[in-house]
Amino acid sequence: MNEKKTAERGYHHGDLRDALIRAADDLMAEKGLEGFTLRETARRAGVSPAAPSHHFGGSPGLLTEVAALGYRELARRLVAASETGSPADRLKAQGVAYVRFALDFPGRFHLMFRHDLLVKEQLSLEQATGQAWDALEKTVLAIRGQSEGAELDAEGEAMLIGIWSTAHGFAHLTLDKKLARIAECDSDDDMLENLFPAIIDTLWVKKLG
Amino acid sequence: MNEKKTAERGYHHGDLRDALIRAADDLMAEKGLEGFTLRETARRAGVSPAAPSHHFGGSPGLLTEVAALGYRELARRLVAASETGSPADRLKAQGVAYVRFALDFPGRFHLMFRHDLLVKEQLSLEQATGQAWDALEKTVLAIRGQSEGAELDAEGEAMLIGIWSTAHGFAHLTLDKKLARIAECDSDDDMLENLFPAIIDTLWVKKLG
DNA sequence: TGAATATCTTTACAGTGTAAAGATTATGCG
DNA sequence: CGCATAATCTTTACACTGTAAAGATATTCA
Repeated sequence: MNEKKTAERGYHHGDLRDALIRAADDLMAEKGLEGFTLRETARRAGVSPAAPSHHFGGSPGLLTEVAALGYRELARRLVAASETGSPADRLKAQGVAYVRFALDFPGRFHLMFRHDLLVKEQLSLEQATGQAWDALEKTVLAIRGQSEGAELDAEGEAMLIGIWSTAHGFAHLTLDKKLARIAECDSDDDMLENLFPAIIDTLWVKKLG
Repeated sequence: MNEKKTAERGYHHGDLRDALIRAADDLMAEKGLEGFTLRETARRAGVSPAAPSHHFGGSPGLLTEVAALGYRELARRLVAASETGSPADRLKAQGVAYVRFALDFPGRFHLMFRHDLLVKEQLSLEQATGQAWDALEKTVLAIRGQSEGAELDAEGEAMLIGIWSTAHGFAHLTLDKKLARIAECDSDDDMLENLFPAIIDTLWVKKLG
């Protein structure tokens, strides 16, 4: 986990930029987004508190790279979820994958939507978010019978934002334990496996299939 | 805005507890949730940094009261939104009211779903959240044709959590400016007035009405 | 080789939340 | 009423935080 200290590794780290991103990501995986501090991240990388600023300009710069990492992983899962089945089935699978991602990586997920902590102009973030949304858009285009490069029509737009909002809200509410009061699910996994698909069915699939 | 300082008001404040809640709420309305600090809140109330702890035990205790205040306002709006129309119309109106609340009070809204900042056992919070969810549940019971005191059936449960998740996700994504890339709306208000109802229609009303 | 540059450290500063102990006022009881 | 007790607020202090500025060290390239 911990990197070598200055004494054992010499003055220059060699791979500090990536090491800091990994350390920050690990830290958030352990203690959640609110457990993150720049100094602790530096400590774990075996480096002084001011070192990260040279590579990222400051805390938001580093966090943005971690968020980009999260969007890339999310995009990967969204693409994987849309490989089989009818367009409607694929959209449903992407919704499940979205929530699954949030439950697997709560720290990353929360970070990815905290625009007060991120530098939205940072290229890596723009590209990574683009990958994720493109994966959703592609599926909706298929449902609408539009060609791949086309602009979504109005109904498709509502569809995309609808599924996204539903999955996003469900993920947030589950992580915040707000649904326990209503649904009698044992675990978060249970909510994802059973409750969420039921909601999607009630909302979408009956209309589409 | 600022309260009297110690010299002009004497040693005891007289109404410090409420004054601190108001100051914290004001501060968040101005600078957002991340602009809140306990010390600044104390400063605005004209009181020492350690004074709040006596009334609220600490920062989370105070924030919990602000969140409860938010839930009461939300409940008020949800009830008001469900006063006219068919059950399906009322649920839609409640969804719009939910998002409207989030756009009107971003600071409160974000706080209300940050369980890491709140003391969920605090009575005022439990009661206030109960009021809000009851307002939604009542409408869904009417849609399902169940009596007021009954437990929601499975489909009703999916319905309640569905509308809640969708409104919640839409509110979050709008506040985070994530939808700008897809929808060509001018303002957040535009999104609420036009886009969100269109989504609800696509999702719900066609099925219910 | 030597100068320029990139990288990391040291030091310092203005913030933060809150624990502990002291000062002041209000309250309730004889 | 008078006084002990409790409630309320202040002061002081501490361990944190992010980061700006300046110094130390290694790498790179002409």
